[in-house]
Amino acid sequence: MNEISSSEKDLQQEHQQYIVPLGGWRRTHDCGQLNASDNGAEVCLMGWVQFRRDHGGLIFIDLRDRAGLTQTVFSPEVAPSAHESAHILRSEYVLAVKGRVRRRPEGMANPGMPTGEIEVVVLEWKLLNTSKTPPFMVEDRIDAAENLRLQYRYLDLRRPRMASNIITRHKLAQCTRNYMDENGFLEVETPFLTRSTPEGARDFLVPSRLNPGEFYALPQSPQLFKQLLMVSGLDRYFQIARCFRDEDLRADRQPEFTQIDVEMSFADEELVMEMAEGLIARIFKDVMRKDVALPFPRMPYEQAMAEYGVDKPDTRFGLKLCDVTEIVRGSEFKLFASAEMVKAFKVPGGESISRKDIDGYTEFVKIYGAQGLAWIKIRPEEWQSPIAKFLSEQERQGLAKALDLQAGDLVFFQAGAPDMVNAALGNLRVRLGQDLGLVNEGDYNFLWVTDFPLFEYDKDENRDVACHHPFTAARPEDMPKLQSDPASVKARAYDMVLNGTELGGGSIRNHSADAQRAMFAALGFKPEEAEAQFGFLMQALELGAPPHGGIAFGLDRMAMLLTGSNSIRDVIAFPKTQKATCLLTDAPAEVSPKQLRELGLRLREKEKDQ
RNA sequence: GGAGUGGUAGUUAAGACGGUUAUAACGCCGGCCUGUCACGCCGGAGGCCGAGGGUUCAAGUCCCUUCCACUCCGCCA
Repeated sequence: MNEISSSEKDLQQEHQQYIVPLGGWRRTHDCGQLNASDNGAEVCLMGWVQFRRDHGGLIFIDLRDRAGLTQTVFSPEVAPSAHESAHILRSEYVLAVKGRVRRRPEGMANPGMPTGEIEVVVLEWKLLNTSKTPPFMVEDRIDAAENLRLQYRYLDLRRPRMASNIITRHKLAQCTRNYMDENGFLEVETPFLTRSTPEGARDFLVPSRLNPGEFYALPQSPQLFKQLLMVSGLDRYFQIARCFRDEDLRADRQPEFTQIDVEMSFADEELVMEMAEGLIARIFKDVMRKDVALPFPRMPYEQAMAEYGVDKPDTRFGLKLCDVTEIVRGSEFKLFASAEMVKAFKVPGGESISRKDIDGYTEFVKIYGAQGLAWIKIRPEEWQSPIAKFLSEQERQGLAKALDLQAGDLVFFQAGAPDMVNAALGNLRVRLGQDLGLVNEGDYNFLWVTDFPLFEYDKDENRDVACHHPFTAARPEDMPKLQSDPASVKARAYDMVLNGTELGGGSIRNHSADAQRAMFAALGFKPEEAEAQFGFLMQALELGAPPHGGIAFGLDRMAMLLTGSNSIRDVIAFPKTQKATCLLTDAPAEVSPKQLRELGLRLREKEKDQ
């Protein structure tokens, strides 16, 4: 091993003697833009060596930059000295070439390459830097392990796919800025160092050196500040805002993420939604060149939960859920008889789904707390099912009618607590939609989910918590029920959903201090607690707050959708691992005793100190 | 906090039934090659099988512990 690495090191080091300064050279083009119309032009390109094809005589180097690839040719006939020295070139060496664009000879064009009609005949070139052999090849088709990619993220980002993701993300942000600016929104920065608030996700805390024992929190969102900006009379605000939440990660969740954060004064739901739809349509037009039909359809939360089992329905396919609780109440099948809720959905023609697949789906729903998965195959002559023998004729007729059953259908059932039933069937429905190819990949089904409840019950805390956040206004007609019947109170909130993914959500806020106080009371805050935590907000609301509301979009998730990525990490330049570490910089890391002392912090004694 | 998948040359994977010297492809190094474009041909180097412990005459393979990455549940107003 020493031999190879030392000889490789020697080779690369030996080549370093050929490195020269730019010496005033400037690029005339990038590596993705030349075509047949540039034939004959003298150009200067700079980039990285993608492939070297050394024919002994001719040498072909594909030069790469973020824009693409251009084939360069080193020819002993055209430029003998340039050709002679080109033998040292290796993958990922950085070079500058000056040369002449020419059409490739007849039959030599590469139609698979945007620049495939031409090549650049090198007249003169400079080695700008060498490179060790990279730990993985800089190509889209290389499937390197994610930890390697993260450790060498700068190499990963050289891959065309990743570079294109970052470019798309930039376009998304830029297009947002243009649209917001055209519509009178001001981009305002809000603090990263702010105060911890009790509701919501876990905060990242920052110790204060000047105030020992006290902590800032990084913002989970700029919510309070943007409301204060409305009280300021700045009227329309937006920010492409970094947000922080110290919760566990997922494929679509990072501890720091970016929101397109928007707030508008003198606005009601309709105005905010109209503006938001305009933004999304603009983004799809500019970034995807796709027209989006406006306005988006709307669906009340209750309908979403009833028919799809989730609050972000994917409406690209059917398989809607059906509540059959009453039909099977008192059934001989004990699991159904006494269940709080029984729901079902049918898979048309699903009779051909194998027992093995059904077993797989049974395992799948157990993730969501289901004990099992009941099913029935509707055959012309009989109902084939482990539970068929328990079903009375009346129950069968009831089910057949409610689900409109035909021969060849397959029905899945789930019985139990509503949360579990909806989660299990709602997610199974999505899974089947994928497995059965019911999703047309070109479809973009936008949807507003509206009429959310204002509260949801938190079992652990044994109290109501805000469904959206505690500054969301209740529907005016529900205000009297805040104390008496909180479960029935609807929020002036709305979520934008695309193909089963929540793109964003928002609400109209309480702009009257009294309404906000009533909200805090309903959430179980004592007046003095509310005052201590949010006194500054209530005071602001008492000093001429206009009616206002807003919305926030997940920019990372949107970038994911626009680029067809499976993970949010693929649209973030430097993401964290699932344990929230950075493999590139090795953050987080221990700090010196001096730093801790200055912050007035002492770490718990480690037990391994022996 | 919990469930699952994976970790073997630089990379991606095969080997899993315990038994000679651990395979392959790509990459890397050397040689040949004037129309390639994932160039081609010939030759070569490269391994503590994630780490630690155990069982055994013998462990990449079996057992235990642990670390790392990923997916999911909980959590994420």
